Amino acid sequence: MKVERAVGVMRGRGYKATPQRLAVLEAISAEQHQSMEGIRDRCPDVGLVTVYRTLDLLSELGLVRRLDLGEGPRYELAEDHHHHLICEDCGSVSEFEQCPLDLERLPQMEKGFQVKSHSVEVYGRCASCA
Amino acid sequence: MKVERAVGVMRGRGYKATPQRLAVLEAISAEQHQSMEGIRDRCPDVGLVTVYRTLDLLSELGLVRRLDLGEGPRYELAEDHHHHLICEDCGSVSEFEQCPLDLERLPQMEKGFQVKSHSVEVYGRCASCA
DNA sequence: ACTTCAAATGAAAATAAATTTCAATTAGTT
DNA sequence: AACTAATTGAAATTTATTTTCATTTGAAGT
Repeated sequence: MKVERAVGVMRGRGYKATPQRLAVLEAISAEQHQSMEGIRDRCPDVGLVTVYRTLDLLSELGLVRRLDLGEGPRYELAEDHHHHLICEDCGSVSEFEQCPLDLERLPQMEKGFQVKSHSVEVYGRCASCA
Repeated sequence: MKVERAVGVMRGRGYKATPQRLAVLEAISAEQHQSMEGIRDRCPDVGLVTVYRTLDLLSELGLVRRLDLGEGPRYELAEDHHHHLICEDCGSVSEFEQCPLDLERLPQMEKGFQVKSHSVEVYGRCASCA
């Protein structure tokens, strides 16, 4: 289970595995790319400030990814590598696994830039809006 | 010149080509992916509210693109198609022209999703930070 | 040029989002 | 069980963005 692993990562790095932190992690686990609001709804007993701080911590630890898709930040578990499909009409977000990047073209495109990660967003109209 | 074209687009859509709007457009033209602060510095006589409204308008008209790369919104002229290289250390942003997407893999990846545009961001460490 | 009027501007106020402060609490040692 | 540095959360603060509304203005028509 991911929570066990998270506890290990936290303790290993000298952070306490508090119930609030685990609650936030559980909340994020419930659904990908949630907004602050969604997360808070799923752990209403955790104070606002603690949610903010926990999201920062979990991001630092690499357990959670912060997304900037417009309309404010969203968060998701950093498990698999995937990308996002965003409907410009209704704002819904979905994922797709197949990475459409041609990695061959990445490394040499800028001199001296050390690539660590990448993101791809595809914008358009989802099936229900079309 | 791009300002002429912008005036045409605005008038053609029933909007007035005011000096404030042109000042904001000039400000954006000075440098790609600027933050709100950078834009305001380049057109200090335009009121804050007008800058916000103008950015919205120019985005709607397709003359300007709003970017969400973290650390708040940035804006750039929507001229050429390009992507961004973001340094996670110093936060600097640069562009690269060559699109690393394998477009073949895009269309069929989700049933019923009508693709309109896409963005690619590459994160890592820039030459000066490494 | 002059008039007209809907569109646009901007100062002030309101709202929203995120951060800081700090006293009280608690997880994980010893 | 006691200790202590880390953590929490309520309140206050800061920062970002939007709304309101009285005044101004671009540009269309004379």
